[in-house]
Amino acid sequence: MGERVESGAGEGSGYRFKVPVLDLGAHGPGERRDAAERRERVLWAARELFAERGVAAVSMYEIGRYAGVGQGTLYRRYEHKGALCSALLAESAECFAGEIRERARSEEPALAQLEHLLVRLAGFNEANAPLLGAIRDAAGGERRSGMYRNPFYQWLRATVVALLSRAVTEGEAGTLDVECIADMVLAPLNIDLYLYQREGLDMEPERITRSLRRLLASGLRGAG
Amino acid sequence: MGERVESGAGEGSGYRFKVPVLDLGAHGPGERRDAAERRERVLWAARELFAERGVAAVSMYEIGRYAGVGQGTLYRRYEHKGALCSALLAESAECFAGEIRERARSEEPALAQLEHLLVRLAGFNEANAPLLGAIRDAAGGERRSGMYRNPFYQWLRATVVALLSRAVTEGEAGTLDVECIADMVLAPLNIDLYLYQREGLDMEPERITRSLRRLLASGLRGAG
DNA sequence: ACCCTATGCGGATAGTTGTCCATTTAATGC
DNA sequence: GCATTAAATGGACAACTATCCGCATAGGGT
Repeated sequence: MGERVESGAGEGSGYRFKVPVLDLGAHGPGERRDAAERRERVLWAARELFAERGVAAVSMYEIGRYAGVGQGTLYRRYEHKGALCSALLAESAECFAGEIRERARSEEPALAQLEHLLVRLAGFNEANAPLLGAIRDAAGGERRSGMYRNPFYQWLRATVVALLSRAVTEGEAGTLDVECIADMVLAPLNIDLYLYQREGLDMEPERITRSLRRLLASGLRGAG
Repeated sequence: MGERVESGAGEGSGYRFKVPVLDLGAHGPGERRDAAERRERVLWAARELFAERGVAAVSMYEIGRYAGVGQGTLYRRYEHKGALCSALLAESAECFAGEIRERARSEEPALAQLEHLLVRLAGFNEANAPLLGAIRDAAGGERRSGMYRNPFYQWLRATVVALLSRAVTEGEAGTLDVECIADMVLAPLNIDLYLYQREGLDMEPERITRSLRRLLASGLRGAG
């Protein structure tokens, strides 16, 4: 009883034992049983409190207390609030990645796939804005690059690089510095700008994705 | 003696009395004399400490103490560290804006001017990275949109909108949702991404601006 | 069953941000 | 000069993040 299971969705939250294709600190498989249990408790407490009062209004201290876990324990698992939020996002991210990867197997041209990826990414922003916002907030000062070094962005970036490269070799796109352009293709959907356009400027998601597609399709000069 | 001067560069730091074309909280002209003096002391202390130890390593508390000013006073002037940094940046920003405005008077085509603006903006990032970083860091949580609502970004955005509009009416560009696209044109040069590309990926500024120009000129499809 | 140790625990604590408010002070009108 | 008052002051304080470290314990080895 109580054996550590390496795969297969157990009871609980259901995402702990997924294959770590894209690992955001969801769990470590070599974890002591009590530690794993506490990790669950922390994630559960966070979900609970976030749902009740919104991500921004909940402090790490509260999460710890609500989970019945000391500060030390809390911070050992999740270096900061952003890391905890990344863990909570892992399931959605995994799912998003899965969908994109699925599509990658089709014969569809690379640029069409890229377009699709971006539209889906806007949807991901839309669906996970509060968590994404908190992750961004935690990535300041010493952790400036945290936002870009995290596994999700890295995967996103790598995927875009791959699609762009394919587009170039298949003659769909002109020559491009794909490494550099990949970031620029993703930049307009960074969560800060996205939220500003959505909430500050009252733009619809469709408007945002339409403009981005237009821009990427033919730049500023091209025909509208 | 001690009259409040409204224009003309006085002795001191030299930027206090510039016309507030673009006002970032550099000063208020109807300010009590002692208050103005303390404001100077705070800015001086900040410059001093930032120069000595780097922006990120200096706390508001320290700045207050170094300036010989209480917390209340400090925070009355500058709501948070980001606001203080904006004030320190005011001179450079004013100068940047002046240069761009100057150029705007020429006959040069709108898109060429936009291109120039972006190259100069990369230079601005380069020259003011630490302050810009701190400003960004302060714009989280409640203040999420602070980065975009601040006068500098608003001016930048308005300028790009104007240039794009002109490009469209003069037939240089196809039809565009200029309001939406303006943000997207600026997004690739946001300070977080810029620093990640510069420091994390070791890209040269020229590489960044070249890619951005290429992207804006003809999107992904166009010939390299 | 017992021991040993790597691992985990949690509360105390230091450092920081931002607010509050009783007190002080500059400027204005007389 | 002097009174009045709106503005400004500074330090106490509450909330939060993140680290540290002495103590507890799970789980493998014997």
